Amino acid sequence: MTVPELGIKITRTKTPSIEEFVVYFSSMKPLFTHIQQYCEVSNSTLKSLGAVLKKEELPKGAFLHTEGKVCSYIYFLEKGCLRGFYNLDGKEVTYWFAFENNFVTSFFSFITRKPGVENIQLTEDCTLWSITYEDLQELYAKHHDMERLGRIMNERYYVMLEERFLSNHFKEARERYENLLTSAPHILQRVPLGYVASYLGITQETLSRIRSKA
Amino acid sequence: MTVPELGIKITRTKTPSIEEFVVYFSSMKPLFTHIQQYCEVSNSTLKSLGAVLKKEELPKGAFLHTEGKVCSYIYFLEKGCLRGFYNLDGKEVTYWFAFENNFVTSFFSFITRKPGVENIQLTEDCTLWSITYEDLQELYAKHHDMERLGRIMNERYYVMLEERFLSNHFKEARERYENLLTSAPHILQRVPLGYVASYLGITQETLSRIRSKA
DNA sequence: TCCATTATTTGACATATGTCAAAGAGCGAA
DNA sequence: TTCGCTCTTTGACATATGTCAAATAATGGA
Repeated sequence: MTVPELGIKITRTKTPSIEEFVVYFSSMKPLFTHIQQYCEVSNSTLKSLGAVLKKEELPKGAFLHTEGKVCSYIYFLEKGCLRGFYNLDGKEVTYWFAFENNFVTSFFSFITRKPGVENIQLTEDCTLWSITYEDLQELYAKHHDMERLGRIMNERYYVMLEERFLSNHFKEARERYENLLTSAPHILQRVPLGYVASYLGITQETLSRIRSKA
Repeated sequence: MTVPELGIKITRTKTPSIEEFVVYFSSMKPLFTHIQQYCEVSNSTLKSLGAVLKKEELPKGAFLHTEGKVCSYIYFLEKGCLRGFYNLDGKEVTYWFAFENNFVTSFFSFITRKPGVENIQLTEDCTLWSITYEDLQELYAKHHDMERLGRIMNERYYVMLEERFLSNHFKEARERYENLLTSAPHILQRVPLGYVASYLGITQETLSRIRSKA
């Protein structure tokens, strides 16, 4: 048996492989594949996960979360691009972006179960997979390997945030921009310069001047 | 039976309580008590944890970790105070402190298993509990509730880092200092001002001027 | 195509913070 | 106490970055 859409040939065995499971959850393949890079997750856990995932296709400009609310969803971003920002003195301050294969939520609010100041808005049309806070807690409780995945993803995201913290804290604007150019040039091609400026912690005018004197 | 040191009265039952376990691991009580605030951990897990914990009492000035090495330990700081710093252009840049009841490690190195640029140095005499990376992984693998504890602690520390990131990124030096004064005044009483300045991302001179114009 | 809107650049100037040097304060050891 | 060290403050000046305003460039819809 072959699944044309995926180009996967299926052979029935007692313990179904990850490839076989994607027959049932074929559209979740990008997510499942991504997960398995970090931690081995059993088929039964993937099955439970697949049962509570909800696919969402939203247009550019839509909001995943707005300030003042408790965030009850975490998302896997399969396709597209979005930003987290908050309002400061009437200005929108963008402080992170997410692209393909990123997990996305208003982290503070999702973890602490309190309302925050963050907004999450799509900067491109997106394909997302959502899971509720409650469903995630249930998966954590039922499946040790899901808990492990959560632990490992939290570690990864912590390390990334720490690197960014150090960069912003102790390097000059020009250096931060040049680091971004080499480490994540795709950001500059996909989002307006004004967003990138506040991501780098500087004004749009300063970023413009840095670019012109490059 | 009563343990005078702890003031705990013991009654033998089939399933020993946390109070009974502290008879065997009495000196680990601060750590166990702290842990239970975040997540319920079974006695059998605490027992496994206690079996691999090692108590360390080190003097002010000692190093827990130095740059260029892979960090293989995570510590629970029961008493004392220490700092994380790295060398930048011949200057020491302190970027975090830890006090009583904090978990401490060179996070980047501990997680990624790569050498980093971080140094960890005691700024007071300290009482610590150490556990190796390998022992921790084993505990994670054997005990779902230990994995859960790891997942939850990672979440907490992520949220704290995010708050600090936002504060440093988008607020002025004076405001950051004033926030520190209200949220963590103990820092200023326990570490030299020069350390606090680099923690706030400013020079010692600037911090001194902020204080004089308060 | 042209227009309206948004995104980006440029200019003039203000200000926060850094740098370097030196003076003053605090504090422990002999 | 006095000495020698470290910690903290102060001064003079340099520089990075912000602010506000305006000009220019890019973009998408009618």
